[in-house]
Amino acid sequence: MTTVAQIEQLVRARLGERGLRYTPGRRQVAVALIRAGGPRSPVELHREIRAELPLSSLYRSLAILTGAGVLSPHHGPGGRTRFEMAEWLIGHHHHLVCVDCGAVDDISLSAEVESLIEEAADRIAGAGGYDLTGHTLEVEGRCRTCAPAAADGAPA
Amino acid sequence: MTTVAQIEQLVRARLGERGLRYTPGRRQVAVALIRAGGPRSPVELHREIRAELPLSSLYRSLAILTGAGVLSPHHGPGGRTRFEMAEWLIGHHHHLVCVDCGAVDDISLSAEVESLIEEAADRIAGAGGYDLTGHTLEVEGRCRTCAPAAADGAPA
DNA sequence: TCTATAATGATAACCAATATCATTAGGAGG
DNA sequence: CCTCCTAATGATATTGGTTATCATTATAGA
Repeated sequence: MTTVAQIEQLVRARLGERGLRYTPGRRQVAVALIRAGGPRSPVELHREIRAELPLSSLYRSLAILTGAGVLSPHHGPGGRTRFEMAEWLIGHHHHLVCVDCGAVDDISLSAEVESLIEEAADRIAGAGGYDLTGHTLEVEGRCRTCAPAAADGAPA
Repeated sequence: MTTVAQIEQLVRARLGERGLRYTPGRRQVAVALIRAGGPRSPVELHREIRAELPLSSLYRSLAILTGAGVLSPHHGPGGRTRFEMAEWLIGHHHHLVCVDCGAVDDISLSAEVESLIEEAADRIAGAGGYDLTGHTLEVEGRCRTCAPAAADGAPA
């Protein structure tokens, strides 16, 4: 199992390659996201990080880390973007998403299903003329908090 | 194969159930989306629809139709939301997404892969305490337009 | 230590999306 | 056909997440 410190080392190296520094502010963001079990929004991170990290700096850190390939963005309801560590740092995974509030948890698939999906993604990207970068299965539903507040759906 | 008129009939019925009307403005939106091969943003739709449909009305039509379960939202880069006909109207499918510009095409999987994913989604939602509403495989890559403009990625 | 460059933080600007509100249109009943 | 009630429209103002600006501070390298 990979430790937080090991991942941080990779992040620091990656930033170094690009003439970027692994500063305390960026470190707070990275550590919080390494510890998180799924994508987090800027506001969620701001709450989570006790320190007085200004929102403007937080947003910039997220942009810098994303540009360096350290973070991956995840776009959810309400125009909110959530960020998580890129897969080369924390491993391949998928998402369980609440269609109402946008909460996201990381999930994994069996090797069998995973390899079938991988093949399919390869074929599909090629056919569409896309340069494949990855794939995610988004399992969509309503979380325990949002489920009671909803009523209508689609008929069979 | 389902025709545009048949889908429109279902939309009209659905709206009627809720005391909502299938007006010319809403019809323009619906028809444009039925004809589209994937999710479309409000601005894209506005361009596509020749008529002088004001953006405020367009946005409201999208909200109404989404609330009625006729449309499904898809959240992409840049805080842009794209809409498409709900699956009960145009069938289950997946998405090929450009991670840069957010363009989306509809794609399909083999019945074999599809059923395996369905099982997995069921199991995962249950384990997470989620009320399952669906699932989408997002095949991510860079489209022909965006691919040339990019350089870096993640090392193996 | 000195210097060049990156990073920070406060603030202003941006833009997709939503809310407001007065006006217009449409369906049901008389 | 007329009236009434409610839905829909369209112009406009507002919200809220995000990005840009810019002067100041901190850091790595010479």
